[in-house]
Amino acid sequence: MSQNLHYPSEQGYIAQLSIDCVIFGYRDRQLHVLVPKLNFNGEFWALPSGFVYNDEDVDAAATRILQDRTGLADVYLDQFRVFGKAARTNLSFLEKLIALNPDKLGEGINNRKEYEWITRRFVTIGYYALVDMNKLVPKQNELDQSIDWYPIKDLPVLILDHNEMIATALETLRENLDRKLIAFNLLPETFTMKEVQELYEAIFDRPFARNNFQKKILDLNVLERLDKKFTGAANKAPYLYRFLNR
Amino acid sequence: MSQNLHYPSEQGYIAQLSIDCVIFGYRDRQLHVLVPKLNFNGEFWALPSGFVYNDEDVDAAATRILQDRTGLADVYLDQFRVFGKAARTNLSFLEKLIALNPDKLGEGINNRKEYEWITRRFVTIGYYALVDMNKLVPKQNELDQSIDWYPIKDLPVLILDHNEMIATALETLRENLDRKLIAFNLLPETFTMKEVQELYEAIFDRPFARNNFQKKILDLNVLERLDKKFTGAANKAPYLYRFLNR
DNA sequence: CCTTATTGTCTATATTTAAGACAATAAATT
DNA sequence: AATTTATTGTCTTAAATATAGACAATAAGG
Repeated sequence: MSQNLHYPSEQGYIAQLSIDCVIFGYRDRQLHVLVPKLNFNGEFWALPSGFVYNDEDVDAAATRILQDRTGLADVYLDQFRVFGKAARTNLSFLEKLIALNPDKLGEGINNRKEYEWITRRFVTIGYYALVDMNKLVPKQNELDQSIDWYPIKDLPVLILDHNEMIATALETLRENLDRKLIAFNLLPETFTMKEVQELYEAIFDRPFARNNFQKKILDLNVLERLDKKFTGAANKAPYLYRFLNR
Repeated sequence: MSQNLHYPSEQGYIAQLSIDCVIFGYRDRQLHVLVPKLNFNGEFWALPSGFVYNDEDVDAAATRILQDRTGLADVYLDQFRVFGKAARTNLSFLEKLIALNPDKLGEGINNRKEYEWITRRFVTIGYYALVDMNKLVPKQNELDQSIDWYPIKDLPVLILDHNEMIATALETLRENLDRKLIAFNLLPETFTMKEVQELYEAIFDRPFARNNFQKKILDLNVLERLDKKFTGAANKAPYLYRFLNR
């Protein structure tokens, strides 16, 4: 029993239910998504995913999956949609993976129970997370060949419907940004107003008028104004701000 | 095998995954929810619920569950949230139910497999539906003692977290009402402006100014103005409208 | 024909959003 | 030390939208 404990089917997970996390970060005026690449032959990218233990809250499972790849415990995380097509199965992806990795995965093919468990149709719950990219060191899983940030406009082709999931997560992020006041989760502890504006411009992929944007954000009354930030540039130094309700 | 086919565990459902539907209707200036009462001793109300067949889209399962109780195939239906606490189990509810119905459910207790299947922890996907209450005849399930519309302000205490689910569904309805232009799904084919306003007032539980409300709705450009509606009342007859994109 | 209750729409006012303008300023340049 | 440059912070103005007030139109009833 103990030697098979790494098999999902033996771990006490809820069967046919998974969680996928779209982890958003922000850097260089671009929204990024954290995407691991599988440690197998072939080019396979997949969102950070996992299953739900039988004695675990679904939200807790999402937090755990997130912490596994980010090391962060306290992160903004929200459900955005369930993806539940009947045809939603790992089968074709796994067939390709096995064909390209006969040595590594031969055992898996022979383990009928395991193969049956993982190739069944899965209903997945999509979560999106907002993190401060700068204070995060992506952690490689035992399954990862690498794990990297990709600009949302330059994503690799991911397995299954994961690209569609990212698109839906972005839509949800846009809808919730002002309503739930969550943009500041993507920024460092302190930031200038220009940085907030550039973040908004990256998320909505459109410019905002500087004067009115500053007024709108300040009128939210959720920012504390700190000292000025002297960058050495030959112009007026901007103020730094901190988000109050973090 | 065929004699046990009515057991959920034998039906080819995805285990530990369920769907709950909050079916909204509107009548007498009040928002209503369609709630079946279980056909057992004891006062048990539960949202129209069901499971997902292994070869069935999750959305299709929700549509099926909805059609079972409403007879309607073409209804506005939308996911609103997954409820996935680890403690979310039918166990305590079923114990009560069995205690009150020893004759009917004795068999179920003895059917170990069945009992194990149904008392496990369930992750449920919440859907809300908007229907025209007037053209709907609620259909009783084999499990229902009755199925009735309850004003949302006068709901019975339902099993599990179903009351919380209704509250969350209402929040989502309010958020989506203007954005997704879905209010008209709750009204009959044709309606007066006053009826739209009263519907909004029921949903948001607050008054709207008549003059500005009419302008706001007409400015949406989704209503076709029809003939006047002569009610026999001693005053100006209102116009009837029809929603264009239904 | 007058009255009543309601409807449709107009006008006026307040508020919000968007656009334009400009002084303040941090450092580099003269 | 004065001048220049590239921003920043904020004010003013204009446009759009939301809210409130007003009133004529009208379908029956008396």
